[in-house]
Amino acid sequence: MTTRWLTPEEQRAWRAYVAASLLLEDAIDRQLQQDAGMPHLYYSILSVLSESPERRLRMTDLAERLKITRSRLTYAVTRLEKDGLLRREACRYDKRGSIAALTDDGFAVLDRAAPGHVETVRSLLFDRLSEEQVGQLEEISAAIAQGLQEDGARPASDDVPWRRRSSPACS
Amino acid sequence: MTTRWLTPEEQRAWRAYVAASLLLEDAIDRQLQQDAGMPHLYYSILSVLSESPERRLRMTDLAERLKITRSRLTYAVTRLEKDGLLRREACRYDKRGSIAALTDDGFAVLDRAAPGHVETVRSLLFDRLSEEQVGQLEEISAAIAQGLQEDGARPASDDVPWRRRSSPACS
DNA sequence: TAGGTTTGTTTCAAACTTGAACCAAGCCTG
DNA sequence: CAGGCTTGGTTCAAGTTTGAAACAAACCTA
Repeated sequence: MTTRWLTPEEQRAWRAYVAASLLLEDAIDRQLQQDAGMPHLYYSILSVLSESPERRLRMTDLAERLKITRSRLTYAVTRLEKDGLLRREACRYDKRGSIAALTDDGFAVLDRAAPGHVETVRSLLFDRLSEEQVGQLEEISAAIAQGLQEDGARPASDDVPWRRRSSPACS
Repeated sequence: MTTRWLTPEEQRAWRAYVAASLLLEDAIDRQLQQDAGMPHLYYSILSVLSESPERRLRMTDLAERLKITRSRLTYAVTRLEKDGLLRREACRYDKRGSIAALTDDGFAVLDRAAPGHVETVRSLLFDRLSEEQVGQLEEISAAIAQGLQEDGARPASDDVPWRRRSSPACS
C-alpha cells in the first residue's frame, strides 16, 4: 500500500504538538530543577507516592502509573533514596518485591515545591487555554494514551479479571 | 498570594497529557530506532534539513526550529556526521558559523524511513482523532508554544525589524 | 582602533535514559 | 516436587542530555 502522507492540517498539528511538548517539558524541568533540585519525572515519583496509601508503592506499580520503564525507575529511585527523599522497603508478601516509601523529608520537599510547580503549570498551560480547550486536551490525550496502552497481553474482557499483582502497598 | 491549585478538570487534563506525551514520544522513538537507527530528534534534524534551501542550515537556525539547545544539537550533529548522514561546512559570511548540510546518504536514509514514520504517527495519533480534534490539537499546541517563546529579548514591534542572523543557508 | 560586549559554537563533566542481560522468587504442569 | 516459564527488580555499557565554561569571531563605542 502506498503511504498515506500527512495532510497539511495534520502536518501543522504534528509540528505544533512536537514543538509545544518539547518546550513545555523543558520549561517545567528547568523550573523544578531550580526550585526542587530534580527533574519533572523525579518530582512526579514523589508526588505519586504522596497520594498512595501509606505513601508507598511497589516499583512496578509506580513505573506503570508513570509510564516509564522499570529500569528508568530503578535509577531514579536510587537517586531519590540517596537524597533521603524515599526509602526502599522489602515486600513481605513477595520476596522479589521492592517498595518505595516516601520519607518525611521527601514529603517536605514536595510540600515546598508544589506551589511553584502548580503555578508554572498554570501559567504555561492552563492560563493559555479556555475551559473548553482544557476538556479537549484531556480527551485528545486520553485517546492517544489509550491507543498506546492496549497491552496486547491483557485478557479479553470476558476472561479472568485482571489479577492485581500486588496489594496497593503490599504491607 | 495563596496558590491557585489545579481544579479536578485541570488535574485530569494535566495527567492525561503528561502520560500521553510520554507514551507517544517513547513509541515514536522506538519505531525510529528500530527502522532508522536513530531517535526521533535525530530524524527531525535530517527532516528539517531536507526541506531547507540547498538542504543546509546554520546550527543556530536548526536549533531554533527544533526548539532544542545548541549544545544538544552539537552532540546530535556530531553523531550524524560520524554516520555520514550530514556534513559540517564552514560559513563564508561569518567565520564563527557552522552549517549542517544533508548528504545524499542522509537523504536516502530519510527517504527510506519516512513512510514507516508517517505510518506510525498516523496510527498512533491521527487515526485516533477526529478532524475536529486535529484542529484543536494544533490550536492548543500553538497557544502553549507561543507562551514559551516570547523571547523577552525580541525588540518591540515598532523597533528595528529583527535582524536575520544568517542567510538561509549562508552560502 | 582598542577594549568590551554580544553572538555562534563547541567542550566537558555530571546526570539521565535505553535496552539487553541477569538474578531471584513465584507459579505452573506433569 | 522438578523442571520450566513468568514476573519483579537490578545491573551494566552505551548513548544522550544538561548547563556551565571556554573560545573565537563579530560588533559596538568611545
